[in-house]
Amino acid sequence: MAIGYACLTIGVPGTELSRCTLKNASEVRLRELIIHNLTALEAMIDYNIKNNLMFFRISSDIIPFGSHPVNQLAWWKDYEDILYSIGRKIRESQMRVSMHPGQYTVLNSFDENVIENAVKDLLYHDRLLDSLGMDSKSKLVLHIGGVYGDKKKAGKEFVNNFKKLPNSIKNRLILENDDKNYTTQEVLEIAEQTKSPVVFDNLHNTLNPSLKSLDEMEWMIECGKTWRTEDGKQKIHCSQQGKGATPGSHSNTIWMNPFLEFYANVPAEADIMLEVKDKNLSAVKCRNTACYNANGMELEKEWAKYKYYVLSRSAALYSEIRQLLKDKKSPLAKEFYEKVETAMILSEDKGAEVNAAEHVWGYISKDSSTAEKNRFQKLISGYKNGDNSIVPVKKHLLKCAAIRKIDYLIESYYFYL
DNA sequence: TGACGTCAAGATCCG
DNA sequence: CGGATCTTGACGTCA
Repeated sequence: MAIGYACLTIGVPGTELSRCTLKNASEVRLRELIIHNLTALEAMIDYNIKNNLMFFRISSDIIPFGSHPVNQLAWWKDYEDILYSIGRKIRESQMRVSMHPGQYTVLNSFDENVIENAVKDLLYHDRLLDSLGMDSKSKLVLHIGGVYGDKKKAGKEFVNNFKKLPNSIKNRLILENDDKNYTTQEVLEIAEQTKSPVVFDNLHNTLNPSLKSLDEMEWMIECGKTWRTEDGKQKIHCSQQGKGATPGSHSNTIWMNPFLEFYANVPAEADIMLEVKDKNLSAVKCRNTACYNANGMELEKEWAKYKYYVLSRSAALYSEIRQLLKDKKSPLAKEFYEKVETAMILSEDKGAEVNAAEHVWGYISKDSSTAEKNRFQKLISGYKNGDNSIVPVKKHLLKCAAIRKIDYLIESYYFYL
């Protein structure tokens, strides 16, 4: 059982991905981007190892235009060594990685060109995993695709096109229920014909329920039966509906208590991929509360990253959590994260924001230049009287912290939440 | 024709 | 001119 996150790492310098538009995709630019993104990927892998996050989805954007004719580079050869050394870290740590071509990779289209592009895109993803030296337990998640007015027929088209794929892709593909078209039940029927494992997605299953009425646990068991030894552990997607957002959009964080209820029904062996905006933050939180009760030392590490964020929401909560962590013998991971989540749902409090900003500024002010001082004062008073939001204040503080290489501040979630 | 989703690039605006 | 903020891009389907 591992809990993972997708594509991006928050609050870790050096993990930012870059890209370009089609018209700027020169060979030189593409090479720069590939080097940059592989370096970022390695930083994400390092972070995962250091933080014992052993399940991870690699972003499709690592190789820009990876399946587009504008990119004619033999990147898998030119960057073989970097790819291999990243892959070695993944294997030696026994991390499981996967990829997920997006909603625009449609294998069952009635348009020949779209199918052709989908196959190219699958080849790109497969090749990246191969280049890292991953085996077929490193999966490619795919949706069935469009309906085109006749779902049965479109499902058959998917199976037909699947059969034409190279074996290495067939062995990697796993099929996921989606939020609008193909239900868990329908995906299971298609997967039976392609002999593919099925990924259960809880939010999609809620938004687009099957005809047959099974509960979440029963569907997860049904999907579990499609996973063979050579596929590795069953994979499950977990996300929560963003409050006040359009149906299907992901929440800012995985709320702990609903997650724990969901987790109780997840088959013991399954790996859970979280789809959530705060990425690694939720993965750590869910791991620390669901898989085991994190000890005081681990919570102190988390607190170091959350503290200025919490302070920026509420000084009272800040004090409460500090008090909570003083008693390190009793189990308190859930209480800790419950309070952090309380901070997240508070509405903006200008007094608290100013207090936190000034607190952070305290680490910088001692050796700050006049220009830095003036800018901080200007932005803070601008925030107080409504000329600007807190965002530029935080940006300025982060910049000052980065210049001084104050890791303790740079890694604070205060700047990223 | 635009919404959908993603998130950095690119463009524009502002002092 | 630098920095903040707003808009575009690239993909395919569906209303």
